[in-house]
Amino acid sequence: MRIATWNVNSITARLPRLLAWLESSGTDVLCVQETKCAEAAFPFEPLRELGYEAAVNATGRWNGVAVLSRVGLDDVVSGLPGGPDYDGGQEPRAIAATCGAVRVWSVYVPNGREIGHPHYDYKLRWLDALREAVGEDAKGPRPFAVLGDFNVAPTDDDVWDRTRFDGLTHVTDKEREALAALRGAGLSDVVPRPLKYDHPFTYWDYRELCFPKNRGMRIDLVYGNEPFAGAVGDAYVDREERKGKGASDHAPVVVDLNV
DNA sequence: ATGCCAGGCTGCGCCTGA
Repeated sequence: MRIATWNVNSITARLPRLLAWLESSGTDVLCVQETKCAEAAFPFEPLRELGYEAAVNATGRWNGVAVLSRVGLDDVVSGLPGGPDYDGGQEPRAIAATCGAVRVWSVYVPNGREIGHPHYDYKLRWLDALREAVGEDAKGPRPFAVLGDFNVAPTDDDVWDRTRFDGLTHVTDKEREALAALRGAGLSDVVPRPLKYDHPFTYWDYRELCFPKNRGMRIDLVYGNEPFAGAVGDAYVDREERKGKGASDHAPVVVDLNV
């Protein structure tokens, strides 16, 4: 089974590339982030024509997540149980589904904006709620993984130049401790191989030629339990999808599972 | 060539992203 995660930066703007990529990559299950559209505007029909069902948690212009599957889509949980509010409400940043033999969460972790900003505390509380929510599945016998845009670079090697991130989010001890707590709950970081260069970056800013210069970050992660991690045959970042006109600023992370 | 930011709404500029 081929499982992937991809922050598409608007599913409506990305639709032609998304459909082409699903076909060319042969992906069975795709966790999508930043749909940036209301559920009513979600492109269910073209996806259905390709053979994919979709479970969607999206409310409009910001955020929005989905799970696309052509191998079954059951027991959907929309929203992060116990997740914190922001600006007086829940944001659409998590959705879970069982796809065949595997259960997945598609997550879009809050950005955090700046250290000390209310959004940064929200990010840490959100990650804590995620750890609470996955506890049972993480320790269970069924292959299970949280896939998505975590907005945290797990190590200094996961950013192109650590000195450029002094005082910024995504690399702080507290954010990394939140990831460590997730690992402590029974999940491990399924690190993909890069198709080029020596770091498996998944995000490159649109500005300042970041992609051609490979000034990237690894912030799109796959955290799998032991049955999941043990079934991984291959994992890679499809940087080809970051090329050209109309690309997302994130590349898909692809995992081949022997299930 | 991988090429100097992109998306969507509050819209014809502004906020967000990381």
